[in-house]
Amino acid sequence: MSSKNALRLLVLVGPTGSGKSTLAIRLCKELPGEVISADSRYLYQELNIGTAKPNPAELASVAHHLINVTTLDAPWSLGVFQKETRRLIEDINDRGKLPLLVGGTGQYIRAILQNWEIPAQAPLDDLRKAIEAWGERIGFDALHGRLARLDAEAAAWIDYRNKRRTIRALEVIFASGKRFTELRTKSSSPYQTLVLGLEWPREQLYQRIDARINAMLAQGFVEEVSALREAGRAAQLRRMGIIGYPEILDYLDNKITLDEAVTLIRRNTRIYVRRQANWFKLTDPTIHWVNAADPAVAEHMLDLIKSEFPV
RNA sequence: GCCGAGCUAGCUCAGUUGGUAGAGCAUGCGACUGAAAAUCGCAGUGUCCACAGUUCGAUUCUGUGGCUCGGCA
Repeated sequence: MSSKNALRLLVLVGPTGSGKSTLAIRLCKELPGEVISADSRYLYQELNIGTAKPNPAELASVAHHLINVTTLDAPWSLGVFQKETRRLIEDINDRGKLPLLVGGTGQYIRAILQNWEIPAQAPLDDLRKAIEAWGERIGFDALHGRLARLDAEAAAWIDYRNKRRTIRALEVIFASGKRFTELRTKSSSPYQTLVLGLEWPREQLYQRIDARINAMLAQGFVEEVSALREAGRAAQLRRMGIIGYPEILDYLDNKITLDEAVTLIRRNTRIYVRRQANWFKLTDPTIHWVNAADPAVAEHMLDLIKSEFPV
């Protein structure tokens, strides 16, 4: 907790399918507050049903930020998100409302809460490709060895088998002329924060997710992917690895059946849930976990918010 | 009833020329500083169907029984 006149920031975390979006709208109506989405897939106008993005009526019911703000042709990334979110937190506070940062993208939320300063090097596609080609030539463990010589600290915590992160570290070093590790810091949050978590037993969450996938299909998920495929977006969707879209594309390409696609989507979503849990742990003392199955979950959260942020 | 195949991890199966076993999936855990729904790593679990025989030793060989799946009646 920061000083009394620090900017206020309310955060709502929880795994995919936990009901964050709906709850966020409810909370914002009462506070009043405005939603800042921390979901790396809600950013894109083209993605709707398959990402479980709130529908237009829900989005119109309270102010939402950072949803549908870009297209697949102009992808955002952590740096852009962080810059925009910091600006929004200030702006919403200035207007006398409470910003509610909500989403499942752990890295984005952590970057705000821990006040990360990230290497200010935007992605350079050509350089990335060149480094990757180099790695294919000399072997990726040799590439990692190069990183170790240039920045031993970075090499120590990037697994040698993790090509993508090895390439990113080298990209920053080559483009900036500085070590990757000297360009990154973290510190305590500049905001007065309250972090709420929506907690489900794993088994129940899996059941909710299975039901949600069925609902997506009923809402026309296959048609959404089919339209994107017609528009020539298939390769892009596969490259981004957005759960559900590659599986449905495989179905549309007659590589697998719809049942097989659904099974794969369930599996991949569960794996994602487990990875998400690494960012938001039940043992994290800074997160106030609330039982999501409790019918009064919103009231409990409002009580916590009122005691943290008295009017 | 007869013939054949099978019974090993939660599931599908591999394997042990006889020295008590292993992959994938599932499950759990972890890393993460401009692709993050990405990318990458780690881990556990077994009366090897039952009983008897042979053997120093049987999940493995033999016999009997049980169950499952085919085929033939």
